[in-house]
Amino acid sequence: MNSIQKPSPHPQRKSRTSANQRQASLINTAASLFATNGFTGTTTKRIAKAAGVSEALLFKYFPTKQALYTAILEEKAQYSGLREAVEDAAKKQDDERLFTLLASYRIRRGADPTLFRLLLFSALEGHEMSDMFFQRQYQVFHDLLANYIHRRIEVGAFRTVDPLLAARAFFGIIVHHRLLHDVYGLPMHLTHEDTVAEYVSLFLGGLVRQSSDA
Amino acid sequence: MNSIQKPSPHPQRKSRTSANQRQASLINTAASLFATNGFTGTTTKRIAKAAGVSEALLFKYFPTKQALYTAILEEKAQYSGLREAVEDAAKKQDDERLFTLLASYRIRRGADPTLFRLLLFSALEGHEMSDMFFQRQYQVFHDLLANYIHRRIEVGAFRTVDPLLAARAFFGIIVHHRLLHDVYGLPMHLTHEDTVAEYVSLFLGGLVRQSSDA
DNA sequence: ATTCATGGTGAGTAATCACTCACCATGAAT
DNA sequence: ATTCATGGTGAGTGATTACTCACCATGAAT
Repeated sequence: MNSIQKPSPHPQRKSRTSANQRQASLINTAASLFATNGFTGTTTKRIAKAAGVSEALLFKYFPTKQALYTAILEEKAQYSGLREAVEDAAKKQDDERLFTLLASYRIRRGADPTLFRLLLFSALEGHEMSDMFFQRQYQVFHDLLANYIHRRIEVGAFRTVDPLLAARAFFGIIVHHRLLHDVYGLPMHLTHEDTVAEYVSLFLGGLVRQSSDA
Repeated sequence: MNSIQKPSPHPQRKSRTSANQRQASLINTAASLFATNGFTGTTTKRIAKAAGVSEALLFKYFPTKQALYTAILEEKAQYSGLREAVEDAAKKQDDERLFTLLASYRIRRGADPTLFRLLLFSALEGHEMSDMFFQRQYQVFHDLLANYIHRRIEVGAFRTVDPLLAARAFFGIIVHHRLLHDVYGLPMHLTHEDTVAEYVSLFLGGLVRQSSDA
C-alpha cells in the first residue's frame, strides 16, 4: 500500500511564496481593510482570509495586529519627490505653479484612495504612529507653504494675512475635497485638473470682484 | 430571626432615576465614548460603567448597541437656528455677515467638540445614519451657500467661479480647522473671532495683492 | 538520499464581545 | 398593608477576539 502516493492534504501546485512577497501582500491587503473598517473594525481573521493565508502565518510575519498596522503606516508615510518640486517653485516665486503642485499632489487621477482614510482613522483612533504619519504627509508641506506665504508678504506680493492660517486655509480646501470624495463618496463634476485650477484661482484671487474704479 | 431586617444587598439611599433621565445620561456618556473611540472601539460594558449602571440596564433602554448609536446621531443631528440667520443675511446680500455666520457657527467658544468626531467616525465606519447626519449638519448649509454664490455672481458682485466648488472651498477651510483642533489637538494661536475674521477675509479677498496700477 | 531552514497550517487557548434572563427594589396608588 | 408597574442588577449565554503551538511541506544544499 505504501506504493500508492498518499495525496497531500494541501494539493497546492504553486511553489511557496518568499517571505518578502508574503509580507508585502499582507501589508497591501491589510491596508485596504484597515482603511475601510479602521483598526478595531478589522479582524486578523479577515485579513488572513483576504490575503489567502492562515491566521497563524500572519502572526509569523507580524507578532501582533498592532505591529502590522504600524508597518502599514510606516510604509504609507514615505512621501515622494513632491518636496523638491515645491521648493523649486518656491525659489522661482512661481505662485501658481507652487499652489497647483501642492493641490494636484492630492487631487489627481490615481491618487491612493486608502491613504486619506488611513490617515483619518489612525488619528481618530489615536494610534501611536498617527503623529508621525501626519508629520510626514502633512506638516512638512504645511510649514513649507506657511514660510513661503510669509516671504511673499514681506516682498509685497501677498496681502498682509496670517501666514499660518492662510496655509491652513489652502490645505483645508484640498483636504476637504478628499474628505468629500474618499469618505462621503461624492462624485466629481469637473476633471481633476479643472478642479485644482479652480481651487488655486479662488485661493489666490478671492471671491469678490475687484472694482477697477477705485 | 425574621424580626431582624435583612440589609439590602444594594443599600443605595438615592431615589431611582426616571427613564428619561437615565436615557439622556446614557446618550451623553455613550456619545463621548463613541466620539473618542468610534463604534467598534467602544464596548457596551465601558458605556454602562461610565454611566454608573449595569450593562443589563443599558439594554433595557436600547435594544442593541446600534440602536443607542443611532439615537445619539439623531439627537446630535438637530441643528439650531443657524439656517434662519444665514437666510436673513443672504436676503440682505451681506457677504461678510453671511460668511462670518457660517464660519463662527463651527469656530466658536463652546462648540461641541464631540460632534465633529462623531460625524467623522460615523462616515468612516459607514454607519447607516451617517448620511442623515451629514445632510443635516452639512449639506443644508453647503447648498445654501452654493446658491448664494451663484446669485452673487449673476449680480456681478462675485467673480465668475464655479459656485459648488467655491462653497466647498469655504467649508473646507472651516472643516479643516475643526479637524486640526478636534482630532489632531493643535492649539489655536488666535482668538475664535480673529480666526474667523481672517478666514473670511482670505476667502473673500484672496491672497494676491491687487495692483492698483491696471 | 538526506538534511534542515523556512513556508505554511489546523486546532486550539483565554479573554472579551453583545446580549439575555431570572430576579430584586422602590414607591405611588389602591 | 398590599399591589404592581417600573427601575435596577448578578450571573450567565454563545460567538468572536487576538494570539499560540505542535506539526506538516517544500526545495535547495550537502
